[in-house]
Amino acid sequence: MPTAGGPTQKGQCAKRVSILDAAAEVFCREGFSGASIDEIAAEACVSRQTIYNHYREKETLFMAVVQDILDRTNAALFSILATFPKRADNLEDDLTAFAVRLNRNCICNQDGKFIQKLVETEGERYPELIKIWREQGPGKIDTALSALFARLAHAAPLEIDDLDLAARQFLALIKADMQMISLFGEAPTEEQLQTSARNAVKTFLRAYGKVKTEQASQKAGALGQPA
Amino acid sequence: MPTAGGPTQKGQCAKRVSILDAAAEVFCREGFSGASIDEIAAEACVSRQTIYNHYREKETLFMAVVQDILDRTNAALFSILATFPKRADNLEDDLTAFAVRLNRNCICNQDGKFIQKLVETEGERYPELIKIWREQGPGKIDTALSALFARLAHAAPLEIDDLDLAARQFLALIKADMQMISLFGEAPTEEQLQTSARNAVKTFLRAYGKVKTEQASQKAGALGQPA
DNA sequence: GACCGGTTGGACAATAGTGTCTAATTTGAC
DNA sequence: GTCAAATTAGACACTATTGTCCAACCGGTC
Repeated sequence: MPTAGGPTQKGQCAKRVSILDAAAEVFCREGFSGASIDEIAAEACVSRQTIYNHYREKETLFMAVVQDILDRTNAALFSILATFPKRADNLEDDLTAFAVRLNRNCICNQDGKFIQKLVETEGERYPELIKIWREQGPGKIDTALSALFARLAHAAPLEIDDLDLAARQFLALIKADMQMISLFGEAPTEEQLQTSARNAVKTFLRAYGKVKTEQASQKAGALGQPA
Repeated sequence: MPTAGGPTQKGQCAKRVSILDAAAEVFCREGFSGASIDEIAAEACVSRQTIYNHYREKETLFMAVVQDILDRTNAALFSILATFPKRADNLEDDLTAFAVRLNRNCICNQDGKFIQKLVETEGERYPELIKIWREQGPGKIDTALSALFARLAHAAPLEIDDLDLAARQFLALIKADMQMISLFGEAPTEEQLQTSARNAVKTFLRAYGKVKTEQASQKAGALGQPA
């Protein structure tokens, strides 16, 4: 028996989760200054005092929310990076599926939008926010992708001079349509995710593919490519 | 004589400008809720009452700031779009120079960052913000670029199936490096602007160029492209 | 049933911000 | 110098928010 008497730890934990979720929601909607503890308490169906019991002050709560979301995002990111394609066959399909997963579970989902918004709005005032974002969050996607492309370039007909640059451009293309869509608040549909990722990967492979696809070479041939 | 007596309209105008500049600064740094009128007044070297004389309430001031910056950005955007390359010779250089201008004077400058931040943070609460952003601001770059690429594709060896997509991807590539850089608060150096734009344009042209550059065809040939 | 930690609602002081009002002051045109 | 509009500093009422304190109150565990 861990601690004798009182409500179970499961109850406490449930409260904590409830508070963190509500706080994330409100902080994201209203920003740090605009969010009030009362509003968070109401949304979490919890008394204000309970929040102050768990988190000493507003800033503590804020940091806990950020850390919580970064942990989740980090876990998702880790598992998704493990699915980066390693072989050349079906490269377009595999890369597209990878891009869809990245967008759906890391970048365009609730957590991803929250973190991005936070870094952008509160980054100036909480520099350590940017620090932990770079170390634990989506900030490290770039370098991770860079390494994965390096490995892939050995197995697949890719010609990549600057791996870091390619990784950044891959990400930029992946996110190109998404920011537009998610401005309207709603999450992108599965179909939007698919076509957007496919478009991005097609362009990326046209730019970095060593060997042209059959269609492309046919096109190029028909249009009179220099011998 | 417009109005007799009293401080000149030039004086009034100077105050207005001073207030708008300071308000933009503070709103951008603190967000709408976090910004206080007193802080803005101090930064503008103006009494609080003067602000209330010019702008009835905080929200009025906020909207005036947004409108002011959108006007400036719009003018800059208009004049830059007019410099979009029309001929095929020196396409890479011309597109690169265009991209640099776009980034330097519309997207990465103070105004551009402000508007982007604003739309992202206050867009949910002020939907009309998104509306005027789409109608008067950078939100319309996409469609404008799409039309320009359509025209360019007639004169240059570009093969663009989906013009809107190409425009979005061009912008995404253009901005790929910038967001990273401007997260740190400081404006990108001229050198960063140049290399970033050149990288983006190179990739874009590799993806959408009908005719390969000599280097590229040599490379492709040397590496055994299918006949 | 009694205990005990966590929870609740409400009262509370302290602080900060908005928007108004006023009297004194500055500014530039005449 | 005079005048009128604009500006200023400060006081002010009002509201919202943070963070604390406390008595009452659950809900398991013994």
